Amino acid sequence: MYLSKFYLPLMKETPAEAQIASHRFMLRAGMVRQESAGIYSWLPLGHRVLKKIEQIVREEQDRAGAVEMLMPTIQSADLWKESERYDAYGKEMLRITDRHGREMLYGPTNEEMITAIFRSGVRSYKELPKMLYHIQWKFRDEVRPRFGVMRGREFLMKDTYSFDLTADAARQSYYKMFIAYLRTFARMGLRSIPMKAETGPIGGDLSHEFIVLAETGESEVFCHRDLLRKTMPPANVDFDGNLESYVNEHTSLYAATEEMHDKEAFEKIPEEARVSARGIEVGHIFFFGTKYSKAMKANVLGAEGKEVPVEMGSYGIGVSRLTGALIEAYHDEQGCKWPVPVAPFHVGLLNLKVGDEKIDAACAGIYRQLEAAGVEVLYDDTRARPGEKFARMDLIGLPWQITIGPRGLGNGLAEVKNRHTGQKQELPLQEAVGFVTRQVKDALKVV
RNA sequence: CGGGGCGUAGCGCAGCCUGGUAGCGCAUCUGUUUUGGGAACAGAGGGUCGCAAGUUCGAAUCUUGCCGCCCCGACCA
Repeated sequence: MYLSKFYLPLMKETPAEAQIASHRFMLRAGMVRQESAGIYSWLPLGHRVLKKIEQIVREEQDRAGAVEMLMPTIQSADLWKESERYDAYGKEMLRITDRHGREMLYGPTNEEMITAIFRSGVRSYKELPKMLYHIQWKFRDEVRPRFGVMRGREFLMKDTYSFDLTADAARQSYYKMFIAYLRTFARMGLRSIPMKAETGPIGGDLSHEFIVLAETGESEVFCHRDLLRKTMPPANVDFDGNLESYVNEHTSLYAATEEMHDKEAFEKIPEEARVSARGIEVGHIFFFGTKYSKAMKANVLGAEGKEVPVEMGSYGIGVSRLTGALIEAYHDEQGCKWPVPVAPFHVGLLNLKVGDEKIDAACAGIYRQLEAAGVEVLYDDTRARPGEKFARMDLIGLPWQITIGPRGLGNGLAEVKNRHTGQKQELPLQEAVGFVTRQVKDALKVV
């Protein structure tokens, strides 16, 4: 992509309302634009990140055996009356009346709808288990939206719903998602820690929040240091095999959010291993049994010929929130520092003297080669001054920068900068292309 | 939903107390000189001062109502 053709409205100054790094940089780097409280337009740069995150989430859901579908944003109130949540939900639900006076709502979640979909299509236990997911915009009319996309009113969520015959079988579905989540966040460069969460009316141990540590996190969290060093389940996990060991690996040490914190248990950890920090919740998985299937009569015929309500679980990932969480985890004073798998572009190519025949030609050549190799390049072909080009590349935070200017090109050299480490090196043009291509490909490898 | 604050050019702000021609920095446009870390000089454009009503000869400024946004708290993915 040529920067001259892209739409990238940058801000030199920080808008007054942006309090935390991710909010500040998303506005300054032209990723989003606020339309009203907690509602954002996703400008091209932000949109690219959102799509990258979404795609990683999708791939790991598919790997775990979940099946993608799409439910509408607008729902009929009737469904919610069936589950008796219509009155219970309160003002967070945005209620709408259509031209015929029918009560509608902008979905804050989809348990009711998926339950209705499931019950209309499944009659027998032989069709179980099933896992369905969708990635869709939701709306919760938060009293106080804040922190940019980290806590908006409109937000993009991935929601998976599992259907099993027994609570035991549901445990396997839960484990599948548990592992998919560890992998999903790890692929984005995030170290997520599953923490025990409140289980609601069902009880049991099947409820975890996936937390990413960050100074600006919303909640206080406590965990054992070693959880930060656990290895991830590999891509070839047999999701239909025994998953317990993977789950145990990540749940045997102490980890809890403020609400579930057990001071005594925490203090049994050796002092130097205690981590007390702030965290961002990026995922939440839980088993809720027959809560909706009973209320909405989502039954299947069991082996004995008797109707039983299905056992359900739901598993969410805050896709739009992750964009913010990633910046909270990866930034410095100058701007964002995207991990390659979620970067809006892999490489920024800086032409320091547009109009100079040799430099233009060198840049065009590098651009073509990188693109041909499947590396995504944002080519700064504008006539801006070098200082400005450096500053804005740092702000938008592409992981690699290749700079071509009169100084280096005279000796046939390009400057390659790693945005994460700040390290710069001068390489002959061809080597620079090869080096960066290898680095990018390496970082994109799924293990 | 309780408490506090703010709406003046695209962004950041001053002016309001004490009513009288709407300002500054950045950004934008033109020209010249610059050219490896957000350039310099000269010039130019851009504002129903959130909306409405009121007080007044006269309102960005005073009064009332409304709307929007932000911060702290409670709540939440």
